[in-house]
Amino acid sequence: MAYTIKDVAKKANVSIATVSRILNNQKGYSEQTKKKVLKAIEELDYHPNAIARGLINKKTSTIGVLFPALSSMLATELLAGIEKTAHELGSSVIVCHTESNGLKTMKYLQLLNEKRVDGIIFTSEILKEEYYEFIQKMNIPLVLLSTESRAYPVPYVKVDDRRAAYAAVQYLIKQGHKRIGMISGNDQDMIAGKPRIEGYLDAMSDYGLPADDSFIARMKGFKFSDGTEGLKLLKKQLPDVTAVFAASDDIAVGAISSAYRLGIRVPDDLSIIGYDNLKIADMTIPPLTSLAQPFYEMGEKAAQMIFDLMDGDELIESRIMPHSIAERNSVLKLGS
Amino acid sequence: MAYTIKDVAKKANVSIATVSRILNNQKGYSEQTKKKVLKAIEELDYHPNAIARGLINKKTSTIGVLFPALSSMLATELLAGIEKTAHELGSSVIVCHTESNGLKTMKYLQLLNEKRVDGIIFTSEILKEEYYEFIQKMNIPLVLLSTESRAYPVPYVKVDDRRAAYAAVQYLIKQGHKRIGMISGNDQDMIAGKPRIEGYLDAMSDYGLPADDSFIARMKGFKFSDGTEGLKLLKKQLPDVTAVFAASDDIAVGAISSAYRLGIRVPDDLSIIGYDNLKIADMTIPPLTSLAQPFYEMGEKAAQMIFDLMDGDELIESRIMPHSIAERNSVLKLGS
DNA sequence: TTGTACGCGTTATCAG
DNA sequence: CTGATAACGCGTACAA
Repeated sequence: MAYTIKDVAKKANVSIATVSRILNNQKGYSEQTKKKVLKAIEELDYHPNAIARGLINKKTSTIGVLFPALSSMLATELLAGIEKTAHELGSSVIVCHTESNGLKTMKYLQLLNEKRVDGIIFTSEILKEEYYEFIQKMNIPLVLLSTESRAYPVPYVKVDDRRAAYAAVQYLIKQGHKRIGMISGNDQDMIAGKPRIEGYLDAMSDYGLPADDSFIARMKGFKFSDGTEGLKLLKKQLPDVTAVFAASDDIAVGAISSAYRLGIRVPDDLSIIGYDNLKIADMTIPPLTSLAQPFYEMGEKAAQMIFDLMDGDELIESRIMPHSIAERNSVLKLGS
Repeated sequence: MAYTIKDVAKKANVSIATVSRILNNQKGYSEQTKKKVLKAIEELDYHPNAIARGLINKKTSTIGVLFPALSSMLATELLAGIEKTAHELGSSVIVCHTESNGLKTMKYLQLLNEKRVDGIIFTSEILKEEYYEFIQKMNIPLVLLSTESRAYPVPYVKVDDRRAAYAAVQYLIKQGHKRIGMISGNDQDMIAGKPRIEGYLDAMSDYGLPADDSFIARMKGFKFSDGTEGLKLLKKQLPDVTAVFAASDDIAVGAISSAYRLGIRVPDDLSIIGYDNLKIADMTIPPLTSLAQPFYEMGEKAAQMIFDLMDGDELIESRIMPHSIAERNSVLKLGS
């Protein structure tokens, strides 16, 4: 059995109160006794019990993070950022894999509640009413990451997808492209789907370029297979397309792969720009130009916000993170 | 403030003991009172405090997992498997990102100790003496995942790298290749480095094929850049190579990329087989044939073992997980 | 400067 | 079947 504060007290011939004081470096003891106690702690190899501490302090130094999918590069970059900041600030993070499943999500929320986590980061998904209500009752800080809520006043950290998409398309336009198509993810997705389509449309419209329904291949998801299918579809709908904006890197990579099979050279025959700038963007042939989301930093920021909220900073503002273009070689500059 | 068992007891006009019994569905109460209590619980929306429970039960239903790198597909597949099983068995998982840093690792171990986690899964790295000793003192189950220890009797879950490498090379041989090179990771790495080289050498030797130093490009790591550099090096050392065994998928992808730039066609001019079978293997051009490690299942198994150990199963045996070949299109079958 | 004693929310051991 | 009550390990008024 592990030693307790009592054992230390006994060994050092002091009361547990004194030991506690020294442990939490408060004041109220002589250097003398401090040394005595420290020595006892050392000798016993005593380590305070965070559980007992949590019970009395009503603070567990643990936060919960919910992911719809764990094994995606995106999630892990976020997680890495969260974990780093949390650890720096003395907290641990419990990961929860919801699979976008309502029941599972509620189960996790129950769990996190019983474990009395200090805060929750909810990522990459719509915050349903049920979730929100429950977390409200838990009465702990909540931050949305890589998602946002129109329905509830919850601070979030994300890029402005509409503007980011606009920027990506604008980049294509500035390279001289005019017939620009898009392979979009699920257009019912109000977070990552619709805004990116709107951004695309905004840009095309602003620059006086045509873009009707035949310019967009609306897929069901944001995966590699959506990219392979998407490109075929788009090519059928818009044979003279010279550049495509893919709503995710996975889609973009799928498109590149599909293009290769179709004998379409990238970027010579067709330019492609991705979205997310995952590690994979560096590994494709050609390396993929992509709209970069700063996932790691977003994770850091979200964790930071949780702690600010815990510290009572009443009104934390949401944070729109800056996007940028990671320029590589999948987009051809067209001569005028 | 959240309600406590006391509030429930009061509301239901029973003692906290009775409430506790019902909560933990033990016996010793009438259906009558059970209903009363359940109603009170419902009305108050009471949720037991896992911290208080942990204090008295000496069980936190939490395990800690240490990763040297979080944002790698490999780690996240492992994590996903661990998380799934842990959750099924009623536990949460705390992730720790050590960055292969001794000090950070010890700090995390301290933390996990203070948090009184029920067990620890240590992944993808050498278990140093310092770590082992500390965890020994913690006196909780420890399982090694995707690594093993020669120095200490700790159960592990991993594939047999030497045999797996052998299998990969054998596959190449069976496709008719004879001039087979290898791009290896760090040969000082006793877990993922050396055994794979040995497996390669074993296979070449068993089939009477030549394989001296010029057949191996020994790189520093297992990354994409090691693959790009590795291929160039190998091509210089062994100009007539027809197939290469890459010690990781990242290396393999780098090699493919490098080959492309060098005007070497894969698989027509050069066959490449990877190692790990990450998601990325599906996305390359051509899709990468790779030696598959069942990461997700390995994570599941490791978690399972932790719980078996917690349940007192004294001697848990290590588990060598089966590898396989994920056949895609990066290896050419040579005519006899 | 130091020690006593109570409480944090549970579970478990006794009596009744 | 039920209810006090003592732990669990620690922090902290309060007293000394």
